[in-house]
Amino acid sequence: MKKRTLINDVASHLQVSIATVSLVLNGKAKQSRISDAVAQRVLAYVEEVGYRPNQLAKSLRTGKTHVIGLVVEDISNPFFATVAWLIEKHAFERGYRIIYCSTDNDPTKTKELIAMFQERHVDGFAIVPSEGIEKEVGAILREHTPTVLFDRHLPGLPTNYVVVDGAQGTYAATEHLLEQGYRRIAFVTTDSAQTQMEDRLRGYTQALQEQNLPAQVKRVAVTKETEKVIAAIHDFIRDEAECDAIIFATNYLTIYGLEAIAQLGLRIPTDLALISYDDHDLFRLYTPGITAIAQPVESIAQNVIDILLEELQNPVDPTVAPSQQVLLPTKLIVRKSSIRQPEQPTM
Amino acid sequence: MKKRTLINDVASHLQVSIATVSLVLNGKAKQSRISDAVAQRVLAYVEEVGYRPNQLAKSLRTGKTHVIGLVVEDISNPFFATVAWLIEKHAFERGYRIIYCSTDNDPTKTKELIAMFQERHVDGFAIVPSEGIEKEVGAILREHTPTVLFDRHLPGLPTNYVVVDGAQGTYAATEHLLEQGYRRIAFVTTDSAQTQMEDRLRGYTQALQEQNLPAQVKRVAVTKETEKVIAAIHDFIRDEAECDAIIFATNYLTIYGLEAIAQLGLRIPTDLALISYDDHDLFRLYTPGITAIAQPVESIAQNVIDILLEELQNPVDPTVAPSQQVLLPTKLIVRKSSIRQPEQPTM
DNA sequence: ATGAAAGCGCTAACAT
DNA sequence: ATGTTAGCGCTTTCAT
Repeated sequence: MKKRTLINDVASHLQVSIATVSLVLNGKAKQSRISDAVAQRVLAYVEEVGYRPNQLAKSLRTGKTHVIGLVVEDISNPFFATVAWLIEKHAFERGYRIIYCSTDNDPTKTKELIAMFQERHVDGFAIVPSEGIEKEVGAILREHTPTVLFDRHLPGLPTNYVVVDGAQGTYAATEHLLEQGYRRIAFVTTDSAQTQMEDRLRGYTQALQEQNLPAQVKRVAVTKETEKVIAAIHDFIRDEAECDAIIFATNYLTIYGLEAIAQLGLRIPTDLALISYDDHDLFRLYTPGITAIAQPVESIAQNVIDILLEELQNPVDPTVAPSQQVLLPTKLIVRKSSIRQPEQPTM
Repeated sequence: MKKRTLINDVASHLQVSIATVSLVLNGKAKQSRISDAVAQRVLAYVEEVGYRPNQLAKSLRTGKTHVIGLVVEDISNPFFATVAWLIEKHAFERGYRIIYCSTDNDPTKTKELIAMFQERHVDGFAIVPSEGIEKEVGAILREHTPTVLFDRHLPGLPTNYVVVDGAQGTYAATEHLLEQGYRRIAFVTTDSAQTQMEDRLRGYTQALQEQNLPAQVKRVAVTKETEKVIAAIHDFIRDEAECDAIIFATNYLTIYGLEAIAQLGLRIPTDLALISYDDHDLFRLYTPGITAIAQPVESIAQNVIDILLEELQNPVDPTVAPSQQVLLPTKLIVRKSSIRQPEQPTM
């Protein structure tokens, strides 16, 4: 009933050896000088009965699974969802499968996931590293498993990585606000020291410094409790911030910020201008539209998979080969939330 | 360098046979009457060197992978993302891993994914079935692979499934609108004949019928081209609909609808009241808040995994065992979009 | 109580 | 040109 066809069945039916079947199936017929006639018969019969080699056995034998482990921060965040989907698409076209998991930025969970992927014998890794996992990533590298970090990287480690020039992004956004006449620009970010967050902060402070304007930075602790994050932003805007514009360092901070601003009854951009680092469907849809620093998702995915597959297909001595590091530009998408309105009477 | 510890290394170091090590590791020490002393030494040494059995070899030998294939429509839709995450969490706690993929409602892709999961020898399936895959699902069942469908089901097949009572949901939503005084209520749904969509439509028509009010149903073709869907809804509202309220049959239809309504410059709920089947973060955040028929995601996930693990752990003769079918209630979350406003002068 | 050995299904070096 | 066969690392029966 559950009898799957085995390579043995194919071979014995065709009166050839299993080696012949295996070689034909793996495209090594020519180099093993198997006659075209036999090769054709094998292919035809395999097609006919729908024989599929057992991947488990194949992997055990070859040591290759053709699976890439994709470790992202949060697969339900549209940014990661999109990049993951694109990576999956490109990988699929080139014969690789993806298995993915979310770390929720939790180092312990990240370590478990990496261990789990190693147990599953993934051929390579694409990782959005949470903080404090240098040791685990280092261990992967030492095993020579091809690996690419993206979105952020681990400064101490000589790894491949693909990141976005966040500093340039926030610099441009700050300049845009300055051009619009905003002078008191605040920056709301997370309490994490991840490289990409520091980059984003740096672009902002630099742009202000060049104009001798003061920076106002709020670091919000990101927890699972949405309400607390919203409250923190709410209180910052109400009590601390003396500002006419805010740049949020991630799309979800912006979303929380929108909620806080709605609670405070402030109008965008009349009372407060807004720019989000990282775009989101919602920002297009929101009234007014929210200006965003968009990341090149397609390009990120393409670079990650290219580097990974190159290493997978041409294993080089990693003690010699330099790692590849890619820095991609952002694009400012200007919507109404950052455009200064003509003076309106306060009602 | 890449030398992983093998069961052989453990056995020879301890001067026992690999069988002993294997038995101890699989908790069969007692029943094989292995002395506690030996068992302890094995455990201690395994811990010390961090030996992890090769899952590939183990799976090849046992025929079990402890992996469940999760096939959803679109993992970036918050509904599916949440359910997938919950299923993953519960499965993990019980020793199972999840691999997931999105079908985009494409039957061809769905078939490929199912085939791929079978190649990976998943122990069980949780599937959100797209239309026209009765044959494939039938084949899975015939192989006795434990399977649960959810969100919708395939009417012809005697499978386990976990679905939501959409008819009750839209019925309650329609009643709510009627109570608010809306009389011309339209229903925007997709062009698909999937069971859950038909259920949702049924609740709406029934509620109207009971009041002898006419139904206005618009079936929109869902394509990847967002703009077209928005345009279709836009044109419906502008040209066809003679309505003062709309129920959208999915959360993404609502989002497209919001965009169309914004383009038309209509005010919610003054010009048009709105209810969405399936909730979304955005609906909480939007001004005004969008009333939604919320699905019990936690309960869906719990039921799916419970049924699946039960079958996985107590294999029963499927020709005898009846399949399990679960129907869960929805909950109407009333926000401003469906609350009638006091009469306002048209400016 | 413990060990030897037969596979799980496949690949690929080596024979013929 | 094609067949034989030794593993990949593990589980489990059977013999001791």
